[in-house]
Amino acid sequence: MKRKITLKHIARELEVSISTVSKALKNSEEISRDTKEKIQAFAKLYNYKPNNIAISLKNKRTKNIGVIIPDIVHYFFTTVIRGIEKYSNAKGYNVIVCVSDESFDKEVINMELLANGSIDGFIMALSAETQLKNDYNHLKEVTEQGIPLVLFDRVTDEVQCDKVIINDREGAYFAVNKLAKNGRKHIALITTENYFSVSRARAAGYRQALRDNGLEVNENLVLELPNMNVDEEAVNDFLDGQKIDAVLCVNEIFAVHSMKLAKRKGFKIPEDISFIGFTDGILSKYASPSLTAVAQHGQKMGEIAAQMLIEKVEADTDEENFRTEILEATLMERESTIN
Amino acid sequence: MKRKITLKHIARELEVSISTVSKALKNSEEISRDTKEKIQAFAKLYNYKPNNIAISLKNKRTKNIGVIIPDIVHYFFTTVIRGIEKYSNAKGYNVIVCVSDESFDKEVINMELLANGSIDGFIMALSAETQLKNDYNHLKEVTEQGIPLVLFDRVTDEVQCDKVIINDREGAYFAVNKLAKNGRKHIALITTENYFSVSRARAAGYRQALRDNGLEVNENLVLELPNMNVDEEAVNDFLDGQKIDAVLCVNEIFAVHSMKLAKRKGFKIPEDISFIGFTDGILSKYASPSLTAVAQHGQKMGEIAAQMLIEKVEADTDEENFRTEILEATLMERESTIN
DNA sequence: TATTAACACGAAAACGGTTTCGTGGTTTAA
DNA sequence: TTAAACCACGAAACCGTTTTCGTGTTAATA
Repeated sequence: MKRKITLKHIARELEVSISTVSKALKNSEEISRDTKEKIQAFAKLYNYKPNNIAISLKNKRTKNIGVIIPDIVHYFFTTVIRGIEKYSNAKGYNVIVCVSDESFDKEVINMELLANGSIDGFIMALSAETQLKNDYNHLKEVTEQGIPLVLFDRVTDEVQCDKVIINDREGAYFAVNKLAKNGRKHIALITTENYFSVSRARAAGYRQALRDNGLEVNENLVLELPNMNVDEEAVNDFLDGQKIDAVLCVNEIFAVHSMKLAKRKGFKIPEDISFIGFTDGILSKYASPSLTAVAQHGQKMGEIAAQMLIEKVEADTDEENFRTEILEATLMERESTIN
Repeated sequence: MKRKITLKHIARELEVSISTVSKALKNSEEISRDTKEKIQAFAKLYNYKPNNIAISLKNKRTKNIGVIIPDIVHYFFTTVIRGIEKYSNAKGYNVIVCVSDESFDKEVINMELLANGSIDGFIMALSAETQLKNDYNHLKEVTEQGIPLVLFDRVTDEVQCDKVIINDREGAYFAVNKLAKNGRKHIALITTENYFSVSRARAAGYRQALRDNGLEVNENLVLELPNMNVDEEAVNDFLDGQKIDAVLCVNEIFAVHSMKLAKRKGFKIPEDISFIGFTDGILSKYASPSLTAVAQHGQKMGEIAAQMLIEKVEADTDEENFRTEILEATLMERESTIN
């Protein structure tokens, strides 16, 4: 087993000082050509690579970015991570991923752990429980320590920091608008409980579009599904309970799942009933019929988040100018709506 | 902005030495009750937390695990990460995720970067290109340096290390066996190019099951789709080219996609043609008809990989006893086959 | 009373780098 | 010939911990 070689080893072997080795490897002008060549050759031969930890300690910079997301088995979040990875790696940063599992406590623990020197900054989406509790002290503490933070998708006004979101309101608005233009009169919304910032925004867009198209806002046409999973009975009752000829869902699982239930009831899609989901992901693409969806541009979002973060990390100023980047939601039309 | 406090700050403030502070915070017997209480109270008040980087440098242990996967936007890999995260966090480890993007070079770069002190061990699945090139020197270098390595799913015999895989051969065998027992005579296989270890194993299981059921192995019934994406024309031609009444696919995208093409051609599923995929993921569950699939137990795999790795990381011995854990593949039956 | 043990703490080295400053020896200019 | 300038390198501090090994003071023992 060949252990990793250090400056000290090289110095001892070549009978020079550690400082000389360090400078030689950085091609410092201070060191003579002969000595540099000798040292560089030796280092190359023994495949010397500086120890990241030591450099981090010295520089007080780790070149690591901490990412905390509610769930990793979720298409949208993985596309965001891909974007973060892509941009960060190009800038020489590594990504430490932590999963809060929608739990407030895990979010806090993970943040505190990483905040003690492991990372240069955070990118995160709030857990469900955090949004429900509306407690953001862990975020505030981190920003007060001067650690840059970028929030994406699931954000809050309570914390002053950079943010990246899509225009959820507008996305929902476009979707409902399209359904209305197709002549749909009974447009339903299947959503989560309303403590999610994104769900509230989407519901607002939904209502606005109805009004702007002269359709009445009927609260019976809104179904709230608790804790992110589809209660089949509730959806069945919902579909039976009234005339519905179009459904907007706040995520693709809700959409694909309820579309399937509708099919099972004998509805023809899109003729009898149209469906639109959020998160233009893999499910939307491969569903049958394939699902029209509001694209959330996760990868783009990740890239922008990473860019904003690294900018702050590498800035020498401490001025507090925070911005919120709003990406345009776009509609990806497929078979589940009439085009 | 309140900067993070260090031992030195506490020491200066309380007019004791750094060593005393360090010991007091560890509740050392060496320090008097009075002094300890004073120091601990002060530390608590100012929310002192030791700097991870400094501890890592001292201990030569980072409590970080490096995970390198080919792609993060892929259900199976995310479930593995979830498993790794779960086990690792419980043991106090963080997970650094790097994506090789199926590229040999990126895999090498990521490994080298992390190997310089950033992590205590690696968990990885080989990139497509690495398997194609059959070049594993970067892995060997890492293990020679004494850094523990666990390979999962996409493994190789060329490297001596711990491994976790599922019984791909048997999974395919079970699947084809079931199709044969259902009376299918013309069972096709849609697979990737054969440099993937998993694809080879699955193809072997497929052939064995055919033979054991008295069916002839017909190479015309095997379709190789290059570079992981579905060429619709190729699949259409394949389905038209001969009588096929069942298809085994080596992943769920192939399965769901070709099932959709078959449906479009007017095939009734599962009556006219049955489908079975690998990777019992979200697509399989929500497809219509829902897809019978060979479950790969990604989360379990991740947990085991993490367990094996941490065991090696925390072992003080350097003895080289490597094992390969083989998980049983199980068949998840759904609507795309007759049960 | 002299010796020893126990106690409570500090100095310093170590982890592996970077960087500032100092210095001995040579070269150049006066 | 002497002073100044320059070259090439080393010593040491520093980043924030942990840990070993003293050491001065007090208490217990002979």
